[in-house]
Amino acid sequence: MSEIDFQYQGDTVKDETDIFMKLLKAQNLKLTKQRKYVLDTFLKTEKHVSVDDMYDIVKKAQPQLGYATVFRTLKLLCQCGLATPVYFGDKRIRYEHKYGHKKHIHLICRECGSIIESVSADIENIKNKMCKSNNFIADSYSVDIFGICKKCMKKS
Amino acid sequence: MSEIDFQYQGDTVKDETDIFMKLLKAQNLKLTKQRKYVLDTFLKTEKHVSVDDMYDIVKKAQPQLGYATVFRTLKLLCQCGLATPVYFGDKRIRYEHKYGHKKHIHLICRECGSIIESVSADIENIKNKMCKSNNFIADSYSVDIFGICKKCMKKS
DNA sequence: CTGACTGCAAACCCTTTGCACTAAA
DNA sequence: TTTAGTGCAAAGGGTTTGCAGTCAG
Repeated sequence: MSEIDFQYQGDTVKDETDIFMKLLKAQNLKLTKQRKYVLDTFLKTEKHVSVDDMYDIVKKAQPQLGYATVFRTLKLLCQCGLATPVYFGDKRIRYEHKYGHKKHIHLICRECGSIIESVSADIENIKNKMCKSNNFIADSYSVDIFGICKKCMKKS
Repeated sequence: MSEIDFQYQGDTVKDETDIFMKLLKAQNLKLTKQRKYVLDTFLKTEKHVSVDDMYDIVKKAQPQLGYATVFRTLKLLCQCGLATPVYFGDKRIRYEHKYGHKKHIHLICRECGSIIESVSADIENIKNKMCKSNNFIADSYSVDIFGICKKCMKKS
């Protein structure tokens, strides 16, 4: 967890649950066992999970829970700002935690697939500079570095 | 074209054709009309094209040329370093020119879909810094900024 | 001639959706 | 009860591949 910056340490999970409940209420949706389970599983999983990943994890404890429900719940998590989709060029959408996480870049290991998150103040400056010089207004940005992580380096 | 840095101005197309021919020879492949046509079209197209994009362009002049051939030829272009795939999170692989192009970042307009390429010396430094502090060896990296371009800003 | 290439259509793989049944509120 | 949710299975949408006929070398 060292790479990940929690801005809130204490009631994070409670906060996040509240946020999710608020979304449900706002859209006249119901809090079902399945949604709660996917939410809880997501909150416990500090990774960049694809729908398949989540489905596999969830299925172990809740074999009856369907793929589509996982898919739809992850969309809801994005809607309320708890999760956000990320793309690493392998045609698979992954979801990462957004709430309470600082903007970060990704270092993606092509050997083991692990993803390191790293925070840098400089990046924001460069982004702003780039936008200014190109007359561009940014909504979001991503910085991804692909290569080999420390562990895999030692192995080879 | 102001955003794009050609390192070679004169014989670029010839160079690129040679590179392609070299690849074919090295792998015992044949230079067919179709491959030549896709290559030439790619060289003329200063854009981030998906297979569909290329197919549409090519089809206008060569209606009999198939989708699979475009697909396979673009792969070949990547193999010999003339093209490289880029991903902008819309589930579609695009191919951009690699040969003679400096490393750049992308500013992607969510209104008109246009992509500005911009070069920055700072980025490379930050990348190196990030890698060093995380004990990571980079093969490649991407910096993509999503937002609204100058033109679309004026419109709204 | 011979081995590689093409174009078609089908297979893949992940994402998304329609629908009849089920369950929150 | 009412209205939304679930799980299944099928549809989408892009990428990739198998194959029989075709062509470059």
